[in-house]
Amino acid sequence: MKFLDIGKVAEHSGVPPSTLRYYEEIGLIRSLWRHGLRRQFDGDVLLKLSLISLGKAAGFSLTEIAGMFGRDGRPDIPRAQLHARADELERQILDLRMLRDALRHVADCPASTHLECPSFRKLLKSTTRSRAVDHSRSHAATTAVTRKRSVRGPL
Amino acid sequence: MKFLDIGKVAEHSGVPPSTLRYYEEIGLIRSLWRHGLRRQFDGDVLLKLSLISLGKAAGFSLTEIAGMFGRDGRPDIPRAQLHARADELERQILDLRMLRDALRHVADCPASTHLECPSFRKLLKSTTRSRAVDHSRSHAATTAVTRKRSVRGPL
DNA sequence: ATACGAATTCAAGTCAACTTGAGGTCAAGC
DNA sequence: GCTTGACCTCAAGTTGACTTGAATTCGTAT
Repeated sequence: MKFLDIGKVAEHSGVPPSTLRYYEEIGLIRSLWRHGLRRQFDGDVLLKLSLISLGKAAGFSLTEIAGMFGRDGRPDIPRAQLHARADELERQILDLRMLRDALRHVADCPASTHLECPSFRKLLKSTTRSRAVDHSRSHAATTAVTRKRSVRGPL
Repeated sequence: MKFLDIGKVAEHSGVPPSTLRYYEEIGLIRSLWRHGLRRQFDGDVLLKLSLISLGKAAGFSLTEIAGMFGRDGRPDIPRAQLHARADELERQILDLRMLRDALRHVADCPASTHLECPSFRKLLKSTTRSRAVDHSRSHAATTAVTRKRSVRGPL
């Protein structure tokens, strides 16, 4: 009864069966056994899917998320690494906040075109500066957020 | 007058030539004319690339960004759209914060039973709630714009 | 016993945003 | 006038995260 087959997992998590199979295929989740052909999942998988969803929303790739779990399936990373990741997130949060504020300012700016708005120019300059000359392929820290939008906006 | 060929644009903007050609192909930027085979760009393009970079950082797709320029090629961003994006950023910030907290919790929690730890569950639950139902898979409507090679963007 | 529906596999397709590579062109410098 | 090197085109490949479809196999309810 505590064992769910894929349809139930999909129903409760909102993650479609195809995706669940895919996740299992890449080792992100796993089923306990088969009942006939059917995968039987432990209820725990729902929690794990929440965690995965969270990670995705935060801009991590599935590979990165997978790296946050040990082979036993439980979150298992050296504490220092976890904290480092958290620090990294903190930096991203700051960046996003700046961007958010800038967008709002531009949205409310009375200048007729954005190019004439001084703060828009300033914003352009700062964003240009902040990610200029990045031929050092600087990695997850800067790309995680930009990489993929977690939810398609209505625009 | 400064007319740049693609190498110079790449050098000043940090955007590789292949990408610049791609952007031109999809109508996101444009060159003024050819000198022999070579594209000649107006210096303006650098500003535009900053704008594009900004848009990307804010999570807009290239198609969306292209839609932000009027027929004259000048930025014309609907303010409501900017606010909407700022709202989305705000949500993303919340997600990041929760992930950060989750990571810190995992780092500091002495038990190896994170998935059963009440406060961890609570964290997860709150994140799950925040971005609950996502069956907004309206894909056909949004893709109607740019198909294959028929790209003739709004420039 | 049979039908039904829910699940299965596996290959292939999709989408965005590029990159890569092969082979060709051209203007400028020596 | 020949070489060089920056540029060109066009097709195809890449990556990540899935989805789709056809053919098939179960378990359960009638």
